[in-house]
Amino acid sequence: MAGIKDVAKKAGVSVSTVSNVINGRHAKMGARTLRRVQEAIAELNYTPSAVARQLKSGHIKTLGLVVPSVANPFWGNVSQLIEKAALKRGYQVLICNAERDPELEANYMTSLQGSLIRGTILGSSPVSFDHLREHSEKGMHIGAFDRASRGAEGIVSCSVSVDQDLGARLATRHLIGLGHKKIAFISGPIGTSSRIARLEGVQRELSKVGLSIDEDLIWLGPQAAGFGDSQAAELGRTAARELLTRDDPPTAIFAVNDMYAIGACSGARELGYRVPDDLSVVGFDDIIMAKVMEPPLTTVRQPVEQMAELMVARLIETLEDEDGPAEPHVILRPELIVRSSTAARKNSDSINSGTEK
Amino acid sequence: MAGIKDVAKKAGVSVSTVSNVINGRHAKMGARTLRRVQEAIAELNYTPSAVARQLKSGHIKTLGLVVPSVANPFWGNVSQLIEKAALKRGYQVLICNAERDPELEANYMTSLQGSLIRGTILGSSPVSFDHLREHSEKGMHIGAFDRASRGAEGIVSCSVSVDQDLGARLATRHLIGLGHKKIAFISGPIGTSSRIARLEGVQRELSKVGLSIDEDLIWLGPQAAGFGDSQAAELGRTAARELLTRDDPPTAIFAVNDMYAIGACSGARELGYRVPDDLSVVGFDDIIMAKVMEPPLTTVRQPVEQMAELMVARLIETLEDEDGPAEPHVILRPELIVRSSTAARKNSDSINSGTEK
DNA sequence: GGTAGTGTGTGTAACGTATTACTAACCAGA
DNA sequence: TCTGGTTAGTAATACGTTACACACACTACC
Repeated sequence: MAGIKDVAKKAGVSVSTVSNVINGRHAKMGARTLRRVQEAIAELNYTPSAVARQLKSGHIKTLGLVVPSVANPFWGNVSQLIEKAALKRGYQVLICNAERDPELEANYMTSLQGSLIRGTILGSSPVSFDHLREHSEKGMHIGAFDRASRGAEGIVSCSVSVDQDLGARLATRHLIGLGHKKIAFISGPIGTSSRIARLEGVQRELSKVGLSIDEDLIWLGPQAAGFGDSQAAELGRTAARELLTRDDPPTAIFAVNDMYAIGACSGARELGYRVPDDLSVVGFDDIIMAKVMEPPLTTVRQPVEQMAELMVARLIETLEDEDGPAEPHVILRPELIVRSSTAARKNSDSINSGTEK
Repeated sequence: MAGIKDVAKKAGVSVSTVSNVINGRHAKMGARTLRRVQEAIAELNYTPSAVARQLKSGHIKTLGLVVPSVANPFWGNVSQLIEKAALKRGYQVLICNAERDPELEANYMTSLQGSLIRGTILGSSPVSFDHLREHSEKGMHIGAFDRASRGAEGIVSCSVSVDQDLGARLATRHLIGLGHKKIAFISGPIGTSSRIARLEGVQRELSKVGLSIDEDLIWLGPQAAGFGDSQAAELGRTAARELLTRDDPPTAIFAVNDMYAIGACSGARELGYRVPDDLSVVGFDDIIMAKVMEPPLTTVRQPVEQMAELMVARLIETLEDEDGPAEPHVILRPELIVRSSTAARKNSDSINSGTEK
């Protein structure tokens, strides 16, 4: 690979001159010199080394992005939106799949920090941020996506999230309004702040009308860790099968996200249940698939485009501005999108005796 | 940030000694010295600068990965599998969303090359690789994923792909066997090698039984570029609506990938068509969603785990071994997965007069 | 003729690490 | 005492770039 010195030698000038050309500082440069340098660059097929530049300048216009898994369409979509928003501001994005594993997360963070990256968006949101305190103290600015900052003060610089609690309450209220009383909540291991908030929202809304959620109806999957988001649909299917083969099955399921909801629909159908006639299902996120599946899914929409924009803007502000963003923590309103996977509860007797096997 | 020099000073040794400790060369080192260095590292919270290392060593254990879009579940899944395979071999992966745009692709490649990356897996597969010739000549090794090497000799170092033609033929044969004669092919802009191969496969198989595909039944979407993979489902839906409202609609649709197929099912349902009773739909890829949707999708499975493994292994071999992999180009067999989105053709009269509006 | 100003470039010290060649100390054997 | 070999650690250099101070040749002006 040709370096700046080779170019300088070929053009018969000093390296500084070449550097000036590369960086567009040729205002007061002889036309002949400029041309000779440009020719040498073209001839040698020279590309400046980004690495050397970084080493010299001490920082780099790149943001880290840690997500549970791009194999999950929600996070795949978010990743793309974040990348687009960052690119627009001259930043690149480094995507890391952390599989909701705190150790992997910390490893990635170390590696990002070694690359001189000073800002990272954290899409996965474990309850505790303790494993990231060290990095935060070393100067890594962390932006939390999809989780409020509560519980991570001093570690998280900014955050953008939907009001998880409100979202869950909207969904629950909708189901209650349709006459459902036995509402199940399904999720994978509940180790993230957003999931906890969603569950609490359900409980809060139910208790407002004098109902409460039976412990049995909170399905959290195999407690064993290591379940990435690729299995979400599969877990949702299992959840539905387990819940619906019980003696007194729920008439509605609120899933922690759309992938679980899709899986739940599938599991229910396998048992002969029709959605929404025999079982109502509500998801969360409103991924593209939700609109297109059969039946179209009732779900809680997160305004992801807007969230991605805000997140990137906030994080870049904390990096570039002396005193950071004026309002570092923003919480947006989710929106309930009613489609066809929910319906009024049928007479429960007919379900119990009719459809069940 | 503490540097190696700070550590050396604190421990009272030279920088080289610290370097030796970091890189595990402390076999013949005094126990006391070793301990002092380790303590200093811990106390200063020192992390070696990856950038400086790269600059010094001249290369880096990172692979580039250029995909059309991680928002497409197929590519999201592939990205994750490739990352896992690379990590296992001590390599990291840099994911880039190129949106099937040759210019963006070339830009990313330049940026990767500036980062000293010497190997990139190309998931998007435009027909022509000319825009990458320059990078290949500068020493970037390119591995083509999901497309054969034909037409890219001298630019692509290795490739892993499914036999696209065979996959399309399996799907077509299946539909023919069910009595379908009017089979539509739907896809976005047909600017990639894999898509062309799939279309050709359909045509070849049809002509084997004396049928041929009507030009009108090849639906390629709006020719305008810029359609990323996030719109795939939406395009599939539009395709179905357009095809099925014609005078003499097809009885089966073969979609270029599962997202289009899912969209097509949705579009068909909106018009009152039942899948598979009134319309058979076949996809390609076998993404997770295919099994779980309603009806479960008949599709052509790509063995993505195996492909990711092979791709990473091949590319690393070309980087590390003098003479590269023994067999750089591998083509795997796809498999037809028959589920419930395909069925025998009904009497065509009943369709024409009965269901259509 | 001296000073200042302007237009063009050059020389060199960093950035944080890895590597090479080197030194100093010690020991064993003749 | 000398040679040779091992061990433990050091000093110096290079990696490719950028930023800053400086050099040189003109012109202009008092």
